[in-house]
Amino acid sequence: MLDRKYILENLDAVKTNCANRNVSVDVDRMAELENARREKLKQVEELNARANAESKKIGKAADDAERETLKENARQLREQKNTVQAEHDELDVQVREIQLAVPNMAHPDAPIGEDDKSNLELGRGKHEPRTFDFKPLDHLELGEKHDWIDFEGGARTTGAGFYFLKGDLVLLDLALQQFAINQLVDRGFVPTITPDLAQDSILEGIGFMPRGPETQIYSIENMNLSLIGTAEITLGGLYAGKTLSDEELPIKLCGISHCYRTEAGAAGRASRGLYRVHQFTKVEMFAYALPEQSDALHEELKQIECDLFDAIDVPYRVVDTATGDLGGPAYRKYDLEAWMPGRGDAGEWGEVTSTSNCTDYQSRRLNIRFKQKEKKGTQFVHTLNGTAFALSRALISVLENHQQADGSVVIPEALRPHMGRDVIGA
RNA sequence: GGAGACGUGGCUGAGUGGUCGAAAGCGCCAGUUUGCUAAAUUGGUGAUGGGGUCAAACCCAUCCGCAGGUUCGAAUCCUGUCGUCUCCGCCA
Repeated sequence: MLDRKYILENLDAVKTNCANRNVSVDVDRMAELENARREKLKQVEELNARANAESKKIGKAADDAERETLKENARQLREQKNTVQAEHDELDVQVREIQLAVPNMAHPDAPIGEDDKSNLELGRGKHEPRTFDFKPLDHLELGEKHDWIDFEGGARTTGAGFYFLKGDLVLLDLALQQFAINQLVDRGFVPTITPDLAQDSILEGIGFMPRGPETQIYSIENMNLSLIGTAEITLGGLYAGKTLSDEELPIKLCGISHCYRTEAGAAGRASRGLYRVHQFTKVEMFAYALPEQSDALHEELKQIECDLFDAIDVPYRVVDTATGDLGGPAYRKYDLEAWMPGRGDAGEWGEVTSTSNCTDYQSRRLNIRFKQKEKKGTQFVHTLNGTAFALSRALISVLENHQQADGSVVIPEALRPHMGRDVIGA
């Protein structure tokens, strides 16, 4: 969320930003309510100060009569305070409701546009899409051919959109995880295995809506816990409420977790096989940074994503996400879209990673601050996240790009040490 | 799951209804002393919001896990909740 004071002081910029992001929020109404709330707060503090002053005198009262008078005064002042306090609290709730809906400001260089059609291609990977001298299969056909992916079994045990991975594809899945983690550890990330459940307040702080008709999140009945949609949630919640020291920043973490998504409203969207599923595994990067570090760190996360997909010989393009497609928390977002030869009629780009600089939008909600050694006071840290490998989609990209005419799949060299074989499905 | 103990500032740890935002120690910062280092010594040292100031000083409110309650007044009493530890049970 944005700072209330910032919103009031930059009303026009905030309104323009909301328009660019395709978010309709009544910012004027919020400003009005917030000003009213501040007035009430002043009154509350004033009344409380007077009541405190009366209360303090009671201990030193000369006699019982004076004591009783003072008590009565204090009691009345507290009652008045409580009345105004209630009015204040009501306003506060209303302000917060609107405030939560206001998206983060966007990076000045982020392409402005309504939706993903305005996304800007920034570049391509090391590898160009391959020309096949046979009709390439999609990953689902490959999976069925070798009994690697079982959606029927997933539906039987769990429901539509769930699946079993089996056989050599599991080895490939684990190899991708191992490879990514090794790369990230080499680059100073602390490997982490996170809980797959998180408290609703943490989900909200990161920018998800855990409950409600439109939610993407599975929640646990009778508890304030939900299944996480990404390790960004748990890695970002890790330091909720903490004040870090500037010397320990940036903190770079990479987390492995399962990710659960209801995909409510996604019915009908082109999504065959593993592309859009209710559960997948992900290796996620997450960083806490000083404000002056976050832009460079964001570039670094993007570069790591490029390096990872270059290393597994998958063609991709890098996209600078348009304002209307940024979502609430991101200040800027880059996506990698891998070439998926089995997608559509003749192959299509499909999103495989996403990295966002959320500046202080999440940390303000989660109250994660840092303190500079020589200075008084604290500031909110910047948070960033990025996908290393979302295994479901990474598997699609490897299977479809490295398939052979006989249906076997050549394992990219970088993964071979982690798998002990060069080819699967031969 | 059962029984008990405990949650206080960066850390250790006092504090059971009234100048307590909180003793003391450690740490940290500044000064003094000092060939250097170490030691000693003096002072300072929480956060958030608001007011105030050129900037400070200063003033007000809130914060002793969290949320409520009692009271003129709560770190202190009560209820709930979360967490930690110990013992038992169960288990991978």
